[in-house]
Amino acid sequence: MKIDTDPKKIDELLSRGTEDIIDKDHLRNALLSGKQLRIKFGIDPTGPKIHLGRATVLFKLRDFQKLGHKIVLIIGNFTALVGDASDKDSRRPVISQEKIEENLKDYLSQIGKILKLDEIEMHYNKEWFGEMKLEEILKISMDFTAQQMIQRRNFKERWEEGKEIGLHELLYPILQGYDSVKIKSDVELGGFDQLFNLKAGRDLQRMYNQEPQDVMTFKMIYGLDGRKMSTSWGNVINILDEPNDMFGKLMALRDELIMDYFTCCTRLPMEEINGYQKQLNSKEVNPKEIKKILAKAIIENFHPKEVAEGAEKEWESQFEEKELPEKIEEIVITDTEINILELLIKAGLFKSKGEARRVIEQGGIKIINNGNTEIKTDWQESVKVEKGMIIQSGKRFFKKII
RNA sequence: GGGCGAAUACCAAAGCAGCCAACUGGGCCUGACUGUAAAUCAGGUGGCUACGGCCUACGGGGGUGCAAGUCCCUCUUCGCCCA
Repeated sequence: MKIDTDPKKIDELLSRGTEDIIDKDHLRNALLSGKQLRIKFGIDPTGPKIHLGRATVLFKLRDFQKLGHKIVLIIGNFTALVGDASDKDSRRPVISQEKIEENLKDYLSQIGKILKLDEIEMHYNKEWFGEMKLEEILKISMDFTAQQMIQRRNFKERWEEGKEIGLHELLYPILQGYDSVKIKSDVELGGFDQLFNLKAGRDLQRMYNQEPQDVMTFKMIYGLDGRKMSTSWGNVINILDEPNDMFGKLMALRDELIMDYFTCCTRLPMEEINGYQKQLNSKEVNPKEIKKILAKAIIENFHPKEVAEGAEKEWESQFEEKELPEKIEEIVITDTEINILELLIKAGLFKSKGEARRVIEQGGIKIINNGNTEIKTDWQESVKVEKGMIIQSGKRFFKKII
């Protein structure tokens, strides 16, 4: 494959959404040289769902791939036994091999949305760690000191708080670094919290008389509400989310984050993005319009253009023109007349009558029938059930009776 | 191995015998205002109910007492300290 050495593209590759690059000049020259570089990316097959925050690295990998470089994926089926502490403040449970396989399959189907899988080289690091001799392990550990490891923020905090740190956990950065030696990587990418591990790779490569890899880390993007993106917070956009859902979530994004998302999660030209920034600053444009462009651009990472446009139309009709959503979940109710609380429960909108009752009292329940909308306020009332009737709870939940 | 302390709803965290379905904050839900943004404001946040109440809940089990998150015993888990 031919290597693209267009300096403009290379400079963008180096600057867009990146946090730290070591050693930047070296990497730039390497990219310009026309040599195919080996780009290492390690995954720890633990969490199956990839969200946009994790995807920023993948977009960058795609950039490398587009220039013709080789992505080398390391599946940490051995290191998973250790558990990286970079993003944790406590020990991680050990996962079974079967679970790892399962997660991996899931993982690949997701990154396949962004990367060309057939051009990727893959390794399991058990290939080399599985048969490594203790002697070798000692040898690679020698260049590191306990102090160095303890210096790491997460270890340090745990140390100071008196929380336990497994001895094996200290080995993690070294193991990750050794992967770089085995696959002779030229560049390794990782999250902003990975810097230490990535640098360990450089040290080890030197030890094995290899040229140290360059290292690239990324800006963290925040979740929809401005907090750290985390599945347990529910503020994530998963790359497998339905386009309509994704569009809606992106429209609810905090304004301050628009630019970060443009930069890190789309590949619209930077000139275009800077134009949006100006428009936002000038206050002449409703930020909503800019967000629509953003939402479409992000969806196009994963779906054809028409799908993204469809999602936009759907959103506009539902939320700007207050039309009903195109797809409403349908339910069957056999009663002809039924107490409203029972109806709401049968429709699956609420788990308990008390909850349903509260929302009714607060004016959150609407019944739409033949174009007439009625807000229900009396929870003792009975309703005549008619086909085609739509029940709306709050702003977002709809059910249609058939 | 020895000593000490903690465990409360989705999370954090009050309560230390009756006024406790349990303060407060976050989250979440509803409404107002909006750009389904943020911020703000108001309300809500165990279940059932004939709307009078009833039932289930404060790590598990047992006890004292008219009455127990609240006291006692025991078990489990977690944390701290000493060896």
